[in-house]
Amino acid sequence: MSPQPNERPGRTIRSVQIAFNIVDLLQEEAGIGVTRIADELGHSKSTVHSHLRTLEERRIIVREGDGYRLGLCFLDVASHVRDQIGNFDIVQKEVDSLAEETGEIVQFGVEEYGKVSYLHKTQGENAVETLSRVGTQQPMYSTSLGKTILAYLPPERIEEIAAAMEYEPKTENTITGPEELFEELETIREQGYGIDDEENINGLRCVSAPVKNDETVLGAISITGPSSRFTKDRLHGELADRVQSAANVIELNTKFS
Amino acid sequence: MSPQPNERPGRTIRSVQIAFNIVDLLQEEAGIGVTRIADELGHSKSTVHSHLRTLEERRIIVREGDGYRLGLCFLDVASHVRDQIGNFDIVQKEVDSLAEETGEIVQFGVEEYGKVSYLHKTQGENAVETLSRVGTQQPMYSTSLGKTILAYLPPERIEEIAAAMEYEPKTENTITGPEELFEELETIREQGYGIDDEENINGLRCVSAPVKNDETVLGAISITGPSSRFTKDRLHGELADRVQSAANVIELNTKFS
DNA sequence: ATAGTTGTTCCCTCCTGGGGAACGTTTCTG
DNA sequence: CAGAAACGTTCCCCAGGAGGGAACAACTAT
Repeated sequence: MSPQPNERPGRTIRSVQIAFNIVDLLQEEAGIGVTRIADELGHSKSTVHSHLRTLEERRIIVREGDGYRLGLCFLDVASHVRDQIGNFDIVQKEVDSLAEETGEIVQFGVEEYGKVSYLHKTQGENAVETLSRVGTQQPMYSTSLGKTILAYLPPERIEEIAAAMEYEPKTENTITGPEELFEELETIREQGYGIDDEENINGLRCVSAPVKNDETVLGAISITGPSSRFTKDRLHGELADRVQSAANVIELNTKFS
Repeated sequence: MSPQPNERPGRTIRSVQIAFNIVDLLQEEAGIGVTRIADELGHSKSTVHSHLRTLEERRIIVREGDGYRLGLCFLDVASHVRDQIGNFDIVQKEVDSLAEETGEIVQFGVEEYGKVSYLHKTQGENAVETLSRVGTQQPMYSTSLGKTILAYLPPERIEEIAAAMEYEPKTENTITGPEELFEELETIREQGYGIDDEENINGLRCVSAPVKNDETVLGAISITGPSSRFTKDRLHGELADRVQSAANVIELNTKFS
């Protein structure tokens, strides 16, 4: 828990914190029971017990064997969340078809709390395996998705996010400071797409295009692949075109919803 | 809130309940604020306020415009949940390929709290549109997925679920009572697959096959389509074969995990 | 300008939720 | 097989935390 600068004070409710600590714990490690949870969180067994009862009654968790796991209701919540962001069906369709056409990894991401979250991901036929998966968060400065979204956010929001940013060099190409970042954002705005030249993971390059609704960015769509197949020419040419037109299709379809 | 017979007493924590009521509400209707939530749940604004603070600090909800929506962390939770159930990648791959082969709707479901929850769904090329979506719950007696899973659960669990069942006729073919249900389960066990002959939705038929791990059912996979294309012959022949072999593939791949 | 709306903050009070310990039950283990 | 260890469950107590009311501040709209 690093001290977040952007957290407002105000009162916070302890039992709710505990409840979500339990959920978090069960997310990481399913099948554990009262004692284990109590130890892990530093609470008494009785406390944990009544929390588990509450969560179980709500069907947020499920007893399985001896231990608990998170309930399937989260799948439902997740699909609602996706729909709240935008028209997820369209996004999914477009991402899938771009993945099929190109055979590579195609992702759609949005900004939240100064990070990029992947809403959808599809691995094409020849796609390299990567660890990122739906729901994961990545920094904005080291990914093409992140930089591209950032480039089109309102200036004050860019400032806000940039101010809270901690630059951690992931590779030797990673952007390491604000000046470099702002320059990059300018470039992205000029060319209409962003690239990641092995800035997040060695050997991988990406191109992304923003998906806007009127003047606000909803998110961005990207193609990722190995540098061997993703030459700079191809990145800036064919591939940039493809993500941009995919982004366009999504934009057109979300306009009327 | 109908009185659930299977809920054990034990102490339950009020503030946690409230917190999840808020989450539920935001799931149904995003973008509402303090006052609205307070009205809806019958709490004071100050109470709701501190809850929102807590949830926001945890990044479970996000302020957007004036109002809140659920955070993207739920996507992450959902993907963890899916992985906890079984090897989701395999399931997804198999469902997708079966959907592509047949062009119809293919789904994978598991049992939880006496209902079927859909873990994954893919619409093939010619698939009819249905409303069911991932995370949704359906009764077990009126769906082929439900009946098939039920058939292979341990006898005591079958009893338990059957005892709590309330038969609501969805169409004129819906199973309406335990005798009929148990007969059907026996048939399913004999033939190794289950069908739904317009029992849940008029005009739709399904076939499902169980996915087992040793002797325990993990879930079931099903194909759904319009009765016009899904003749009884095809259901019991070609289509039954296809779901069964898909189920087999999943079984073989999950054996070693 | 003003009335109505929203979100926020302050307090007070009661009751709720957390902790300790004791109790049943199951699982090791020697 | 008996004793011990570990687990989940229950009971009770009491402090402090959570919910509510009301006042305040910031907007919006008329």
